[in-house]
Amino acid sequence: MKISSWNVNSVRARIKNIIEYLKDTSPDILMIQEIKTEDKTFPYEDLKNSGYESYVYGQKSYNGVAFLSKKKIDKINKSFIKDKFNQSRIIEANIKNKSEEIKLINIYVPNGNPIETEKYEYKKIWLKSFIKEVKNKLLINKNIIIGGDFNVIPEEIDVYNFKKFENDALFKLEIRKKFRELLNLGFQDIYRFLNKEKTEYTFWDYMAGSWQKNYGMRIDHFLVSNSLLNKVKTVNINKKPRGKVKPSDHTPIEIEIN
DNA sequence: ATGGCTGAGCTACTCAGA
Repeated sequence: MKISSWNVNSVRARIKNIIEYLKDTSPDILMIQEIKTEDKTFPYEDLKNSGYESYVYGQKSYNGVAFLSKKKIDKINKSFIKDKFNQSRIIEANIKNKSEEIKLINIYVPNGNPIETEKYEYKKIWLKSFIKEVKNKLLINKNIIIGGDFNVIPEEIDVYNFKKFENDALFKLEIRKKFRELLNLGFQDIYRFLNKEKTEYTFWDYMAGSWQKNYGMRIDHFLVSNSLLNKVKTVNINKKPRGKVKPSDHTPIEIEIN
């Protein structure tokens, strides 16, 4: 079974690239983030024509997450975090891999920049709530895969120049500690688990030729619960979509599980 | 040190992104 995750930076602006990606790689499930549209304006039909059912938690202009799936998926939940901000950042589903039930959580973590603003505070509170909820979910089902745009650079190796990012909301030590706290519940950052030394990125800024210069960062991740580690066959960062015309600034991360 | 690019909503420009 192939599962991919991609921050598409607007599902409507990206629909052509998304359809090409689905044709090229044929994932069973594609988790997308930053769809930047409401449910009612989501391009369900285009994706249906490519063989995918859409499960959408949209929002006008900002945020928004969705599952695109070849097969029907169960127990869709859009109320993972309840707060006054009401941002569409998490959608979860149950999937069946052979006879095993896996909880799949698709997230778009707040960016948090600039620091010293309420945006940064929100990121910290959001992560705290998220960790607490995941802890509860593990008690019900230990098989969990969390994928998405975490807006966290886990380690120095994961960004082109870590010195530049020490006071950035993506790399500040207290944010990376939150990420480790999540891992310590019983997950592995599966890309790093299977590639101990490799430097690859999932995001390159649109500005100042970052893509051409490979000034990128690894902020899109799959966290796989320890119970599922031996089922993961491959993990791959697919750079092809980032090099296309009218690309998203992120590129997909893909996993294959037995 | 700064700005640079893109998308949404809307039609002038701001907000947000990372």
